[in-house]
Amino acid sequence: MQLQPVARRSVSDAVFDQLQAQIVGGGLAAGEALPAERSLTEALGVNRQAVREALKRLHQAGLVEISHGGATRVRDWRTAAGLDLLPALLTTADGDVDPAVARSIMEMRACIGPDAARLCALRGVTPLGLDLAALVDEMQEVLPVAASTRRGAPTATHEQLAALADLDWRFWELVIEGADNVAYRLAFNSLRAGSEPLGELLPLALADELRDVPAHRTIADAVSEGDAAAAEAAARGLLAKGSAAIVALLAGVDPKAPPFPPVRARRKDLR
Amino acid sequence: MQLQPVARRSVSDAVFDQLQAQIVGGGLAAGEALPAERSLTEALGVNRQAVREALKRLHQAGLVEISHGGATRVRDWRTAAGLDLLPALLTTADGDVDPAVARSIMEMRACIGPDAARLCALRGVTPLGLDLAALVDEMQEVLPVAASTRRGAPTATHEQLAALADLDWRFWELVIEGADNVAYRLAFNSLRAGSEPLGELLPLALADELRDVPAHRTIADAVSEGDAAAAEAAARGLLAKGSAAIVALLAGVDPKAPPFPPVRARRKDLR
DNA sequence: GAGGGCAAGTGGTCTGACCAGTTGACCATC
DNA sequence: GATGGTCAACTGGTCAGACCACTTGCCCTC
Repeated sequence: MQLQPVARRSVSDAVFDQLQAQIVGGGLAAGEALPAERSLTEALGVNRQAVREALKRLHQAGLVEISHGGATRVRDWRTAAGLDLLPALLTTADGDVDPAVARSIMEMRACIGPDAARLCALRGVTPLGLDLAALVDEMQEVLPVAASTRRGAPTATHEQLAALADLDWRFWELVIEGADNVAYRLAFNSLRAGSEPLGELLPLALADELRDVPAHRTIADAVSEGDAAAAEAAARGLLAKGSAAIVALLAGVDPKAPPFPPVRARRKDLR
Repeated sequence: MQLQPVARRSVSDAVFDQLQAQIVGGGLAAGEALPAERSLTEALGVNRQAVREALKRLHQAGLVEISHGGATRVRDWRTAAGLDLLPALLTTADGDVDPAVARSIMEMRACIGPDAARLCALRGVTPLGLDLAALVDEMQEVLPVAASTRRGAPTATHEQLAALADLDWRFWELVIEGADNVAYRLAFNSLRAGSEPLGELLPLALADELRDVPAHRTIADAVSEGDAAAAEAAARGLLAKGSAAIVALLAGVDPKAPPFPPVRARRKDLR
């Protein structure tokens, strides 16, 4: 019996989601004025306080510009919104995945990861290398030994991949921690939150990368020895693997996706 | 006559700022429970709606966890907050600058910038190179020709630097646009917002980088010719210049700043 | 000791009112 | 014609008080 907690969204959250989807989806163009708060209250059938909470959040996200006495106008999220908008961009309400956004996330990951590994090797405090090694050992235990050497073969089960994905997140969290860079830290959180709506798709897509335990170990060793160049190179190679996998998946859907508006891949296409 | 619009902060904004400062500053530890909404209402002397709007925003920022019927608890922003938190981390309410955060921003900039330039050269649409070249021409006009070749000499006035900084932002905005990567786009916005509280300090600190018009031109040319490697290399060299300047500035304050809690440099020390 | 029930306290929603600022039309003045 | 003042009708901002929905923990029953 597999149960999961029922999702309970407050009214203001629902209003926020609806308006955000309208803005990000293009239903409300930049510069356009939103209906007055009292109009929204009536149109949505909710309290004005709920509307205001949602609008305040939209303002914080950089999606609208509120002016006392004047109208509330939509801003251009491409120039005003921050990285926290990623989750809203990656998937639509239907569960569709935007390939262009997925590719973007992979590219950013592949860019920052190696630099974080480099800095981690430079600055990491002593016990860090051991912690990383311990995580790699755990990854090794999840897989039979043969699996990490035979590439391409789907030797890992669904549960194994999920376990590996969890360990992988913790691995990179340690690397980021050791890099001692707050911006990377926060960007890492944003990327993780941005990938969250993918659910089980991510481990499946990154299977080759997750199963590459030796590469993880190389990074851990390089960090232990303070070898920045080796850590960076190993990380670059490892993350490139996942990026390539994603690109390959997306290519199967649409070889050259236009930037905006993006062609969307249904979830089932990624399975 | 130099006038600027008077800053008018709403009550809920003030509440938000106050609570955010408490959380980020460590006055409210992670896991700790906030006072009840009605208590805050009384303690802050404001309406409950204002408190709720602030709490909703704190929740969105990943700073608190709200549970219906239970207490509102502080989360660990280092693992929960996104990149949009940068501005709050960079400067305290007193206007002090956190050197560790400044360094982090510079490092992230120096990491993403070159990759964006690379992708821009790969994917940039045709007129982009010309737009970049036009911006570089504008930068050239701001400075006397000699200035861009003589390094280190403070030949640029305050106004010239401000103009260069503006052109530089627009330059990179075009590069990011050409890179066709939403994540970079949003991270760029976050970094710009994060640097905003620095005000005039940034152009001063990055003077050497801003005055390096030839490097900007090299990037523009590489993008025009689709030479990804050249664009990346030129961008790396250019951005490293600014990073080095910041590190040098911070070194004058504190050569080895501990990660947390950070030693702070007063604004005047950076002048 | 285990389980259920109750009460207090929490966040969530609603209503209605008033304050504060913007906008635009209109008008008097220069 | 340009300028500035006045006013009404919007807009968002704040407030008060009530009630609903949920969690928590104490207390009683078994």
